[in-house]
Amino acid sequence: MKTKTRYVLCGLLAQGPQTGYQLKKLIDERFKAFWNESYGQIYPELKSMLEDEWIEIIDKKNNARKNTIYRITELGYFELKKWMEIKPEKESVRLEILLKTYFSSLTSKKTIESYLIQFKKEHDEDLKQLIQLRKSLDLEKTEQKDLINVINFGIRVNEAYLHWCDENLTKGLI
Amino acid sequence: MKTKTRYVLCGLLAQGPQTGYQLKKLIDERFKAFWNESYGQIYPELKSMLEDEWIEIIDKKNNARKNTIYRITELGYFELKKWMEIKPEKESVRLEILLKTYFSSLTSKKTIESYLIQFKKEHDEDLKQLIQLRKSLDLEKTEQKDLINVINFGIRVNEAYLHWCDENLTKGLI
DNA sequence: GGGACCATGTAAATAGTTACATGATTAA
DNA sequence: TTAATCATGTAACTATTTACATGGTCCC
Repeated sequence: MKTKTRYVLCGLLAQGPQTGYQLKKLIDERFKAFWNESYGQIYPELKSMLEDEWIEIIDKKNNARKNTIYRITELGYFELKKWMEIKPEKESVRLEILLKTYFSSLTSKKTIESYLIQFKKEHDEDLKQLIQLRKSLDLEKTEQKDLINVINFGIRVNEAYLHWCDENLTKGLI
Repeated sequence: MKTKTRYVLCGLLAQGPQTGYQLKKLIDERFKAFWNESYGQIYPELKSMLEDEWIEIIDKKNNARKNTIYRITELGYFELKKWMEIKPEKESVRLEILLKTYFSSLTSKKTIESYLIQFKKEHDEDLKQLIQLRKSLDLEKTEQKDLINVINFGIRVNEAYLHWCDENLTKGLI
């Protein structure tokens, strides 16, 4: 088995050709609540996938931009499906804000409060974007069922974050 | 700034001396919903913290076990407090199950269902443990306020996971 | 005697972040 | 013209996992 990054990219390319930049955007928009990738992973991984012939380049000459559009190959598709049969590994999660909340006695109330407000702001934004994204989809189309599904996950998780923040900020005020 | 792992260990040691093994257990019990560390990080990090004199060893001779109990030093405490003033970095989250849910059309319904059932089982267990832990605490004691706080976070997040699973498993049945 | 858990550690491989570097296009 | 966004990539560093290795203790 290769890196998770490879399968994410592969899976997205299985839905249609994309540039590295577009792949990053898709991951941020759709998967933000449960996955993240940086360019420092994406570009080298695409290069390596190309070498292994999991993907190939479609050169769009009509486009003046320096963009490399990738398409999944038969092999890539085969490997992706193989990966789908392996049961998911234990998730990894790291929320530093929670650590600092736990150790809050080592600083001032005001400091922790400012962290919480920031955290809340970010996830408020994430939640809004997910709701917006869901709204833009045609709920009837079965092809979008899986996307709606993971959006719903993101909505639930962000809501949980926000409720926890509210509980905390209200209760914690001096 | 050093690794996050270092500050987690440091923060826990600020609450009292512990062995590496105990630290791992504390992280698993209390922080499971938002943090994880492996022995492969913990032991080398403790060694490095010792070299930097952020912690020191208390040799418990009365205990026949081969255990090394660490205590935080003044320097460690100072560095920990310094870290508390730095605003938390963006969280990182990776839930492979969500990826596979999104790419579910590449496998059978039964396969995805089995992954979801497994995921649900694990988080059902996590939720139960957190509720149990909260029950065992004295809600009146203000020292435990921060612990209750992060437990509440874990409960909310796990509940969100479970609700999403239920929604999915009910809806998704053939 | 055996299973569960306590307890520690390393080496090798892999994964992932961050900073740096570059430059085009689009729209106000 | 300038800011935002599109677009790609590398090098150095740092972090992390996994497998391996070992042995003690507690309790039934």
